[in-house]
Amino acid sequence: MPDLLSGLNPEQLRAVTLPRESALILAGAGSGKTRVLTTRIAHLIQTGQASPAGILAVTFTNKAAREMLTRLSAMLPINTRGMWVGTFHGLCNRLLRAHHRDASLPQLFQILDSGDQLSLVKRLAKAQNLDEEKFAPRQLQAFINNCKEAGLRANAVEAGDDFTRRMVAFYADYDAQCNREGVVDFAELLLRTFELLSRNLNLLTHYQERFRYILVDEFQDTNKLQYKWIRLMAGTNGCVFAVGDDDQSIYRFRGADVGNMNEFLRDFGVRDVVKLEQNYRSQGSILDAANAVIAQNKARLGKNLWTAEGRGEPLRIFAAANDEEEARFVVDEVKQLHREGTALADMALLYRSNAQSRILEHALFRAGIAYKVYGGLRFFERQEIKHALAYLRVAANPDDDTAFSRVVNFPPRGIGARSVEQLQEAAASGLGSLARAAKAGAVAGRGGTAIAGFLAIAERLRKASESLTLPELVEEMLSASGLKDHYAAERDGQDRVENLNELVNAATLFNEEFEVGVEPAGESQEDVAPVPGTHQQQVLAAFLAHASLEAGEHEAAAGQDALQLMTVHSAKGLEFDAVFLGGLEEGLFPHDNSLNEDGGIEEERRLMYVAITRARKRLYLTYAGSRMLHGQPRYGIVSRFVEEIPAELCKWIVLPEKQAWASPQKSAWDKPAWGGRSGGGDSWSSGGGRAPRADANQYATAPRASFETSRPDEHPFAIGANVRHAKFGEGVVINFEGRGLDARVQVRFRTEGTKWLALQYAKLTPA
DNA sequence: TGTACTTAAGTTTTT
DNA sequence: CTTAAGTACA
Repeated sequence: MPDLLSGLNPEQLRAVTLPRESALILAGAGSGKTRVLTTRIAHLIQTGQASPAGILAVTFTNKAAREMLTRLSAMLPINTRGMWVGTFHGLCNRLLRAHHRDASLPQLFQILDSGDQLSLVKRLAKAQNLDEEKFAPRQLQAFINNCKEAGLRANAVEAGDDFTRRMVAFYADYDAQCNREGVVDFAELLLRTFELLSRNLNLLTHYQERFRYILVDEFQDTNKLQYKWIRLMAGTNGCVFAVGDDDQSIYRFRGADVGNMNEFLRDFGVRDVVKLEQNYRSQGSILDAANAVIAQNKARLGKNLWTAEGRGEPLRIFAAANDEEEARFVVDEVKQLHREGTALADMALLYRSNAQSRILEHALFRAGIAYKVYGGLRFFERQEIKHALAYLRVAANPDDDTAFSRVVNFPPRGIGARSVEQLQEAAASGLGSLARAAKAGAVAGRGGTAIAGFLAIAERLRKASESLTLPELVEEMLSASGLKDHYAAERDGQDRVENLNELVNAATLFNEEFEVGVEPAGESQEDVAPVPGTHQQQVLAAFLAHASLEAGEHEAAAGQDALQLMTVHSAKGLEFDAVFLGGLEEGLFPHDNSLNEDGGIEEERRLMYVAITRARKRLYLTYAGSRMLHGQPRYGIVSRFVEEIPAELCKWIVLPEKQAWASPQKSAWDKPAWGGRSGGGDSWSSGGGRAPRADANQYATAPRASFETSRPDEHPFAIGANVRHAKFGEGVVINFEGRGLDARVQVRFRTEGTKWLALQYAKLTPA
């Protein structure tokens, strides 16, 4: 039997072999967190302290769950199939399916993803004639989710004013509607499970006795409800092994509460806090940079990463004139590294927001570099796929109004807004769902005939769902619904048709795995009461749940060596030899929207910390003087996070053709990069006539001090700088010309319009 | 009702 | 720049 414990450092060993009591593991980035977690599980099983069935392990992403299972089966000769390892949402789904009756849910309940939820909210708001100005659907959606994540039903929410009262009332209506339709949103999965267990003592005791060991990954990302959920599951006798890193808490926007770490220490009487501070991933300079940045945060539990490795290379910093140049630079460096032997898959391009990927993709495509984008438009979120899934959902559950209204007239079959309105009225006045209203003949005339046509399709699919295998059903749906024909006839519909075919493949794959029992959604043996619905219908329900919960972490084409593109958020937990972090501009990273929230900057800084610590050997930080946003150039200054990195860790990169004018006297930024703004043309960004660049390794480098004076952001009133004028108030610099005493800046004031001001006379102060 | 056109608005991050 | 929503017409 392999020795699980060999090779662990003393802290890791201590964590893995802790006695049966609750513990908190503060695991820094790259400190072997996943290894500790999986080894702990393996150790518990190997020493007979726990059986595989007695372990509950919770992660935040499906990827992390899979990773854990893979590593476990490599460590132990056990079948991991029956183990409860998954995301909060996945595990809750499993519990609710198994006990749907106790949870007052139909066995084939559907899961709404964020988009589905939003359209339901919109539909309801419209039906109630809510003023969209005052009650924006997104705001209502956020309100509902926040309430649920705090564990509050509508009747438990305290409303101090009329506005809130109205939202609470809407929340109640929303929940009622979900119940009528038999659908469940993400937050509901958790809340419903929590209520199920807290109301059903038998069930609770059953699971508490079963799961004697609970392990939680990324504990800093748990929200209030998830924490309550863990506490409930653990009971008084449970043993919770929580692993987390407060410095990597980056999901506050969706309710994550780092405070849970302190509550955990208190509530569980934790005596053992183990700090894992030795980093096995990054070389010295990278780690020093990360430490320096995160040290600026005040609210920390305190932890300092160190490495036994050498310093390695300095961080490379590149200031591009614009986003295109930034992309070109990145592509050239990637090429060079690739030539030198780094696999594409060992390199990553990270960015703050998904919108930044487009221009990178464009440059990569032109350069013929294989790349893979994670996140962004996910497979299961594409329009055509959502339509297809909606047909399947109608087949699984005719009362699913969201699905019904999505496809009742798609492809167009002559059912207009008026008819749908009539259906909604009929449904609201007692008939229940849209489908029931339709069957009852709520719409007469032409619309009624068309609706009958749709009902026929729905009924045909429902019948088919009883007997056909999943892929067969999908095929049948694609033709019966007319979706395939519709997109095939569309001008640019080829991609969509291909995606629909891809859906058949996905169904085939899912079906095979389900039959083998890999997919944990269909719980086995003791936990499942005999349920209605044929086997095929259960496969369908599992597939639909899968589509919602796993929005398509599409695996890269197998074996393909491809450059990795993703947001910093989705990079958490991953590591690469070389990392390019782009868009390091104020307003983008840290993002503007974070500035107003309290604690926002610290959260952004943690995000920066996560980004830096993804790199093993080489880290590039780039930013652009101007960037296209909403079709308009937007001028940026370097992110404060770059400034927080000690200069001696950095090497500034200057393109060869720029050396001539990158001197302290004459600024590279005096080039009319934004001159086109007032003139109307944009000759610069087209980049025509630019000489081919030398190889990446021939870049000249400038010591930071001398280069700094030539950066626009060193100018006190550089493009993009926020300024205050005694008379005109606050504004932003959008252009400037001249130098020294002659310098004039153009400022767009918040209230006074745009003005040219001579620096010598105008009383401008940085704001 | 459906299509074609114009206009407005939007993008932080995700289970 | 892209998408959603709004308007005019067949």
